[in-house]
Amino acid sequence: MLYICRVKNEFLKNWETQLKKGLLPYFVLKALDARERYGYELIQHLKDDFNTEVTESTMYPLLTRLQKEELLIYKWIEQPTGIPRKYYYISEEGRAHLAAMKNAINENFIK
Amino acid sequence: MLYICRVKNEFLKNWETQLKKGLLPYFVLKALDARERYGYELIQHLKDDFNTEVTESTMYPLLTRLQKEELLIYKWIEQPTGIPRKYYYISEEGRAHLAAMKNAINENFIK
DNA sequence: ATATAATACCTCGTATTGCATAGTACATCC
DNA sequence: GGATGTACTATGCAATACGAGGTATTATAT
Repeated sequence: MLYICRVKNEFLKNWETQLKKGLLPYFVLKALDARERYGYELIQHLKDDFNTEVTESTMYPLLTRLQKEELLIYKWIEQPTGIPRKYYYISEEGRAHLAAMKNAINENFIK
Repeated sequence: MLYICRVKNEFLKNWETQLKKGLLPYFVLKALDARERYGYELIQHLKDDFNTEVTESTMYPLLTRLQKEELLIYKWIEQPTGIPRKYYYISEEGRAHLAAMKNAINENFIK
């Protein structure tokens, strides 16, 4: 995640982990604000578009947490082939939270 | 911290706490890159200039951690009155880390 | 004079959460 | 049979913000 340099020392590696704890919920809400996605897809998306590598044991509990907080809604979508996908959508409350989070982040980074 | 809105629910409150885990070391290094400061002063500084409220039980262990990582150096400075102040200075390694952190953050927020 | 606030340093325990690891289950494709 | 896609769970560790508490000095208000 967060390409800092090829060789990362322990401190920077740990720092990135800690930073993720705050950024992941934001990234997920932001990604789902653009369009609905399923868990497995989100993992790929964060990797490709946010430079952020997340394991399944991080993503699935996170999605469940956000859904329990009512920031996300999910719907099982049957596929013509393969296992059904659990698509997540952002809720109105989720959008409000995302806006609040965006503000908080801008407050701290733009200036 | 991070003025989001007057009334914060549990989720946002908790999210801010998690976000701090990544941002605080960055803020501290950034603040000390500008000039030396002592712990108590840093708490005020983060509040005034970073919109970030931190308690003493967060700041003091953080400074100790950064100092043990050799990103900071400290010097006790006697005062004409009152308790001596423990002034912290950023080290060369600290400056390098700050640059790396800055890069990582820009990677994720500018795009 | 005395209380209290502010300044200045600190420690300990708890809760949160990413993540490593290790599973389960099923489908598809080569 | 093995790789990839898709969903999930459980356990335990590591890191850290924070509440609560402590100590000491000085300034201010009652």
